[in-house]
Amino acid sequence: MVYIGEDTGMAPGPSKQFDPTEALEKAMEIFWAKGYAATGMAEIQAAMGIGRKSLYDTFGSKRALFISALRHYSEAVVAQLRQELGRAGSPLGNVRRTMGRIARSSCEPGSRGCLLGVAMAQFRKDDPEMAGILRGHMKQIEDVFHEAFRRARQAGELRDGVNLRDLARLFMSTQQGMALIGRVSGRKDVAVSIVQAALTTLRAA
Amino acid sequence: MVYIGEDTGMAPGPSKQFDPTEALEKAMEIFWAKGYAATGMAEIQAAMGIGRKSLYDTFGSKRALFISALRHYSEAVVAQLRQELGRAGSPLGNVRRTMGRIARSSCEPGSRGCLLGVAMAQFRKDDPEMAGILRGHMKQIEDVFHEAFRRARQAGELRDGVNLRDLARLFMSTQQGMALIGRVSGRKDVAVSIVQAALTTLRAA
DNA sequence: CGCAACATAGACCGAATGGTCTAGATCGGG
DNA sequence: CCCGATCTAGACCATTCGGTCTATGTTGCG
Repeated sequence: MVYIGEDTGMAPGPSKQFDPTEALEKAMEIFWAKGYAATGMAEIQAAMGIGRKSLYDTFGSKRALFISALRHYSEAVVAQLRQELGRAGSPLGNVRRTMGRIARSSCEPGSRGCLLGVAMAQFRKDDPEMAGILRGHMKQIEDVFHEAFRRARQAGELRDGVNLRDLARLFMSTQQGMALIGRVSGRKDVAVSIVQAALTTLRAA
Repeated sequence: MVYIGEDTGMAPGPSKQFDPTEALEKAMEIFWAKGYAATGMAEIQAAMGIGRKSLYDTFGSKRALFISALRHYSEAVVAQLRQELGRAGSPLGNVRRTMGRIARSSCEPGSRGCLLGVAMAQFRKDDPEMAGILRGHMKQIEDVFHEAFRRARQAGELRDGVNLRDLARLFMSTQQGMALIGRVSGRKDVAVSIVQAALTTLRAA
């Protein structure tokens, strides 16, 4: 067993003998592929390679672990999106490139879609805590798109009449739809079609 | 073993003492709300109000029951979509009205989204049978939209340059995305935004 | 009637669930 | 060097899972 002493900056107590972040990512990947209810803690424990007690001491419960995985996932996705959409050059060019990347990855053979979408399909408003968490994550994605469109307008790439909030929400929804479809379909032409059509909302500068 | 929905071609025979279609719809509603793995057969049995043996004799297994529910759902959705989009008058008007209806229903308090989307989030390509079934259902929805856009072009409501297949796929994806988001968000403005932006792809201009 | 097919309630099964707990090895710091 | 904390391995718990089966009641028809 390899002990990775990751310095989290805080570490008031003795450092753990395994890396909680690595363990969380293992859990995230399984939830991502199979969903919440279909995933067993035994399977997660095996993938983490740690003891049962350590698992529960560190993450609390299955539900708490899932919520942690969700946040970890969301942070990574939002960070990547922000980075891609924030590059120098044409803001709309960034949007086009990012949507192309999402379309491409959505229909890869082992594609698992988007964990947020997977989660939305297993919880509902009648679970207010989970619904709130998911709404928050979706809003972040929407906001990153919105920021990109704001820059696009400033750069003169979008007409004044275009509603930037509407656009951001369409692209957020489209990303979710594509990711979902990609879980069961590897057809690249479908994903390309969707992006192609969505991008026509950006023409007529 | 004869599952409901199979036409054996034989005489009706002794009628069952419960309505298999009603029972199937009960199961469908629970799967729809909670997903596949999170739903227990005991719960389904209770909702159906029939005996355990009748349940298994009629539907075979949990998985077979889910597939039957999926087909039943898809047939209903496709039929409604075809009816709405096939009305007399402006084809694009029909599309706009239908998308508005979907947006409205997607953010109702008890909204469960779309069962096909819920299913896509719990199965993947590594389950080829289920993936194939879901791809087939999605294709039907896409085709109904495509047919509507074909009529719209014939009516001169769409330019010749517009790719009708791309449009159909975007609308199919948008419907999935909205339904998914509506499970956890009741915000009408978000749904309206998404539809509003998607509809701008139809500007004749 | 009497038979066959259908229905029901519910006992029962092995396996798996999420979660707890003990035992013992291993570690770092005072 | 020993204490306390943390680790792993795995026994253990009550519950639930999907699915089968028995026993019994009901129904329609020849």
